[in-house]
Amino acid sequence: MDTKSIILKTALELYNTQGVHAVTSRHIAAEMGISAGNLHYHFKQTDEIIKTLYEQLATSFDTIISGMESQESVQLETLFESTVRSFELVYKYRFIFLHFVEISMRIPSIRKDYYALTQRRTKEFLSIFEQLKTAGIFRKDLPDNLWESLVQQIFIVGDFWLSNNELTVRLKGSNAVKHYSQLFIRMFYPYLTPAALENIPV
Amino acid sequence: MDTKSIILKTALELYNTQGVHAVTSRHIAAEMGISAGNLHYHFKQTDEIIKTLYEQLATSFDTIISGMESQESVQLETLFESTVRSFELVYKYRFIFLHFVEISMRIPSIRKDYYALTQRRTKEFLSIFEQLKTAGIFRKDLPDNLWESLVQQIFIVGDFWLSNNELTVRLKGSNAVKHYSQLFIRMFYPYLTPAALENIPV
DNA sequence: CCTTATTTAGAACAAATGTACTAATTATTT
DNA sequence: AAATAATTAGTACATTTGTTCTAAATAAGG
Repeated sequence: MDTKSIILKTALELYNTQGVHAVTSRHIAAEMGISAGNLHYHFKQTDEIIKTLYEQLATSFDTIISGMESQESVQLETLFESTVRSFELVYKYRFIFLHFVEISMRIPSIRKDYYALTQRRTKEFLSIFEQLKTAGIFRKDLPDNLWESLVQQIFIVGDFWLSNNELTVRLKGSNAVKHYSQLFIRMFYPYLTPAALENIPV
Repeated sequence: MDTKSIILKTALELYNTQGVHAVTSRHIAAEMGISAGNLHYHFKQTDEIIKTLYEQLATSFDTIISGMESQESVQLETLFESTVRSFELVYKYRFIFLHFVEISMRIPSIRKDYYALTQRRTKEFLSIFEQLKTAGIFRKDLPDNLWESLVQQIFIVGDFWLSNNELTVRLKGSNAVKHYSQLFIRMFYPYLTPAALENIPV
């Protein structure tokens, strides 16, 4: 593995465990056993490391989204599977979500990019909701704007469950992913038709 | 107003507009037109300013909670009114919520205190849910653990709606409060009985 | 009015940080 | 093998930050 990749890997590890504010280019270099000068040869600005890590995350997210879109008919299972994969991704790049506002202030292009990603995800979810309504899985007796609100609600939970975890129970690794992805999935339950509810273990 | 109060007021203003990471004790002193030495006479550690501001927030939150508890019977309106007041409070101390994880890492006592506050709020909400179920406003056909999940979900949205706002639409002031408190309130809609739904404008 | 306590300004310090620069070493190309 | 390019270590610098210290100014108490 080349130096640049090791820098990214080490930085991700350190950012995740110590937080963005506590990790400097010197720390990353020291952890790898290279000089700070060398690190800055590969990344002129320290922020470029964060930016690159964010881009890795965004790319992986898009893969999940297009994976869902490629399905001919979306089942509830598809939605749940994608959720778990998304949550694993969030955990992998958890420092970004734990310090999202800070990072977006430090590197404005990240906020811009994230906003665009949000737009894509919104469309995707609304389309899935429609499919599940016609499939008799989601309720049809609720007004349209409630579904739009639901999308925003699930984005907030999807982006900040880790922050909540950090401030409260502090579950680790797959325990955190399991607990919070279930919490996320349960947001859909009251939107299910009685028939669909019967087939789901709560 | 004494110097200590002005420091707190100025710090809140600066933290809210520039973010915790960008504001130093020197900035606060400069903004007030006093010396950094003077500021450190009143707050030996800069973190004490943040800690004090957090305590102000926590106290105000407890006032809202006990205000709800004092009601003989909780109506949906009571819940909604408290929501709006909570959201206004979050906006007033927005720097805390926008940088919650950072702050809790910097000042561990804040995390501890917040966790305790969360416990109190959880009890409060579960009790309200029970009352609203017996009043025929909330559905009775849903399993218990779904209500516990709902409490966690509304905490995440209640604590991080501002972060979502910052990363996306960036509504300001009362516009943000209005939009997101409505978003919050709508989380309860699919839990309402058909009868209760009819009396609510969506 | 005199003494004491409080408050304030300003200088000073040590530590940390991002980054630039230089020179040496290593790899690649011709 | 020679020349060129890429990579690396180490040093240096300017800036910032939290904090401490000293001395002056102001307020309070007797």
